[in-house]
Amino acid sequence: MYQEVLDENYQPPNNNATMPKQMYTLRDIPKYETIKAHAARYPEVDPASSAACVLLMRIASDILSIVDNYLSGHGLSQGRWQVLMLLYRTPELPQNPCELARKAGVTRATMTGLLDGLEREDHVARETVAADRRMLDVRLTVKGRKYLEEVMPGYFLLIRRVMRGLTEEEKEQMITLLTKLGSTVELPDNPNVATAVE
Amino acid sequence: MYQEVLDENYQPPNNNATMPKQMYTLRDIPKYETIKAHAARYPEVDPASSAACVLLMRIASDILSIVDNYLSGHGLSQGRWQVLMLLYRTPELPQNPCELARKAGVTRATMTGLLDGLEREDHVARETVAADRRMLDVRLTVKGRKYLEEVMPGYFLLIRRVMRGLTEEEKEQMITLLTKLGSTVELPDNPNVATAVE
DNA sequence: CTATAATCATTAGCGACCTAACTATACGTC
DNA sequence: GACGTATAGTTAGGTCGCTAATGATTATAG
Repeated sequence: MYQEVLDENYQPPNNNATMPKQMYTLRDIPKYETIKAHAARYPEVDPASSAACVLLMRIASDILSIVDNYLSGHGLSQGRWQVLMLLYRTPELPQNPCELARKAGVTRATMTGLLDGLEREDHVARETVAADRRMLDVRLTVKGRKYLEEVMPGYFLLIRRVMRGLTEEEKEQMITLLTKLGSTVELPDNPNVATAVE
Repeated sequence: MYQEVLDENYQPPNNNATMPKQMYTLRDIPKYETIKAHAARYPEVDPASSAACVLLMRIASDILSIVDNYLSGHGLSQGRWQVLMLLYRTPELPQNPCELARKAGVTRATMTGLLDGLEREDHVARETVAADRRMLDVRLTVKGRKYLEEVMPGYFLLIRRVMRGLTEEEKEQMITLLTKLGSTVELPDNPNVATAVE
C-alpha cells in the first residue's frame, strides 16, 4: 500500500519549503579508527562514547532536517506542528499556553509567538477563561483540525520511510538502548523551560 | 581517575553559560502504548518507527544541550568549537573558510561569522593566499590552540559521562544500529550547504 | 582574448528559538 | 482587607543558523 513512499527513488513532496536550520552541523565525522587513535594520546577520551555520541547527533539532526523540510513544505515548523499535535491529542479539552509550552518544551514567550502565527491563520483560537482571568484556553479550530489531518499521513509515512533501514527487531533494540541511555542523561535545568511534564 | 566526573552527584562546570537553543523541543513524549493505540486507527503509523524516532530526537537534543551548555561556559558555541577542532586536527596545514564550511556543515556565510568572532578573540588568524586571491588561509593561533587544549579534556569527559548509562557492548551495539540507520537517511539537498565531505 | 560562467568571501536581512522585564491576576498570611 | 509571593501571558531585544545578493577573482568556451 505504501510502496511508492518506501521506494528507493521516492522524493517527498516539498512545495515552497524553506531549508530548516540544522541542529548539529558537523559533517566531517571522524572515523572510529581516528577517534581510537586520538584516545591513545588523550586519556579522557572514551572512543565508543565519542563515536556513538557524534553518530547519534549527526543522524538525529539529519532526521530532524528531513522532517522539518516536510513540515515547512506545508507552512509548518516543528514548534507549530507540535502545538497542533498536542491540541489534537485531546480535542475535547482546550489547553493553556503555559501548559502547551511545558509539553512542547519551549518558553512561554516562544509559545506566544507560535500561537500568534497559528491564530493568524485561523488554525487555533484563544479564548478567555472565566475561572482564572490570567489564563487563556487554546483550541484547535475546525480549519486547523482539517489542515492537520491533511498533513499527518505524509508525516507518519515519512517517519516510517526514514526508519526503513532498520528491521522491526532492530528498531525495538534501538528503543531499548535509547531508553536506557535517556535515563542517565540529565539536562542542566533551565528556569525558563520546564523539562518535566506533569 | 575520573570518578569525580562520572560520579552521580557531579555537576559539570558552567561559568557564565547562556542556555543553548534546543534542537528538538517536545518534552511530552507519547508513551509507546499510546503510539500503538494511535497506529490502530492510522494505517500510516508504524509504532516502532515513530517511537524510535521521537526518542532519538529527544535524547540527541538533550545531549546537544548538555554539550552546548559546557561549551558556552567557555565562550564557545557548537559552530566555533567545530571550527577550532577542525583546525586542530591538521595543525600544520591551514584551511580555507570554504573548506571549513563544508566540513562543519554550515554555509560559507555562516563560516564568515564564526571566523569573525574567533578572529576577534585572537583564536584564529586569516591570511591571504598568494596563489588564488579569492581564498584565505585560516590558522589556529597559539592562543587558540592553548585555549582549545584547556577546553578539550572537560569536553571529552563530559561525553564519556553522558554516555555512562550504556555498557561498552551497548555502545558498540548503538554504533552498529546508527550506522545502519544512517545509510538510508537521505537529506534533501541544499545548494547552500555541502552535505558530502571530500 | 574576450565573454560567460563558476567560485570565494562577505553583507544584509529573516526565522525560530532564547532571556529578562513587564502587566495583570490569584492566593496565603497576618 | 492589605501585602508579599507566585503564576499567566506578553513584549523587547539577543543569538545563531539560514537565504539571497554583492564584488572580486579565476576558469572555460568560442
